[in-house]
Amino acid sequence: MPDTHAQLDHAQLDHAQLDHVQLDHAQLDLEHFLPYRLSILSNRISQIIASTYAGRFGIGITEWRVIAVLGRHTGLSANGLAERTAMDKVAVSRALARLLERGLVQRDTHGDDRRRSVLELSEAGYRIYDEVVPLALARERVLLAHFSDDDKRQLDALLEKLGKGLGDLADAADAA
Amino acid sequence: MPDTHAQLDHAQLDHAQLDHVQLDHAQLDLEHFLPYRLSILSNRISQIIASTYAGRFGIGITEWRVIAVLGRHTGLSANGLAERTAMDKVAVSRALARLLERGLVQRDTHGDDRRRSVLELSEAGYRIYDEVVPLALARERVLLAHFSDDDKRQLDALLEKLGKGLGDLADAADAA
DNA sequence: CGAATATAGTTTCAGTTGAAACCATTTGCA
DNA sequence: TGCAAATGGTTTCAACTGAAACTATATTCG
Repeated sequence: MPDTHAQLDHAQLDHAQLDHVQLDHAQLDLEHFLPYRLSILSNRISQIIASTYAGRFGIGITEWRVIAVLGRHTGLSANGLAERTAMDKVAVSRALARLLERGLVQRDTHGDDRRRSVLELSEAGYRIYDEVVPLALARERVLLAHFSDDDKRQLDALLEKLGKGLGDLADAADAA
Repeated sequence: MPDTHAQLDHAQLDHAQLDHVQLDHAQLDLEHFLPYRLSILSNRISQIIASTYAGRFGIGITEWRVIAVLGRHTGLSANGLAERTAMDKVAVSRALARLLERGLVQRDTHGDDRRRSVLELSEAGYRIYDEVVPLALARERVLLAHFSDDDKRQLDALLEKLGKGLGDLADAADAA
């Protein structure tokens, strides 16, 4: 099987001032290393999307995630939020503190279990949600503007597959 | 054209306890929102890859990136590193400080321009590089274990295309 | 030439983050 | 019942981060 690494993206060697290869050492080109590529791409995208609501609405990525999830799944607990936002509970707790202070989220205590909170967007929270969602979707549409339906299906499938690989990876890492 | 958003990944609705849809509000499912999916995926992968060298070698992601690039392109300046690692110059400066202190990197001053540094891995630096690179590549291989050559080509092409879309996105964001 | 501007890189400061400790409540079970 | 362990959530502390200020050198151009 050909080297997986070498397969990915030889395209952007264009600008490389030909560095002499160090034959006596291991070899890895960061620009062709999938985890690195993904990281750069994803961070840049998040960055730009975040700028959509950061300035105008004064909310950061974590707050936005909480709002987005609460707009869709109302009545969740902080823990439920943590699961659905892929944030840890500390981050959720802090995002909630900010949102509560600004009156964008309403918190009640669960009747049967008084440790648990029951969270809901306030009127003001929904107003932001209803404004940000179309903007976010519009940005996603721009990002995918040149994607055919087939491209989108492929992308979906490949990301799904990467998710699977991630599971294997986690196992491999645990083992080591 | 069908909604781009709805197209991506309906697969993981499996576990959803059917929340009642809020018909009077905007709608976005974070789990199907590409920027979010990418971010989660990428962060988890980075996390795991980082654990490969964090514990064993006591280096973080930023240091690793610097080592990786210096192992390949020797004699770069700090600025050159910043470009090739997609880190800002502050982050590079700090990573270098740690690496210099640990004797993993050697720094000289450029003859013609004494502001500029000329950076190189030390012997010890190369030893780490030579140990980490195969590990990192092995992890990448696990991640892509179930990918056919065709899958890999597709992934490469799609990431490339996303990069293009990112350009559009940046323009759109600037305009707004 | 020499003052203004630009560039390479570091430091400072304030805000953010995650891990671990912590408090309150609930659950499991002897 | 009542005590140990588990769970939901917050706080603390130390490390990390980015923006802006800063130092030192180099370049531009009147």
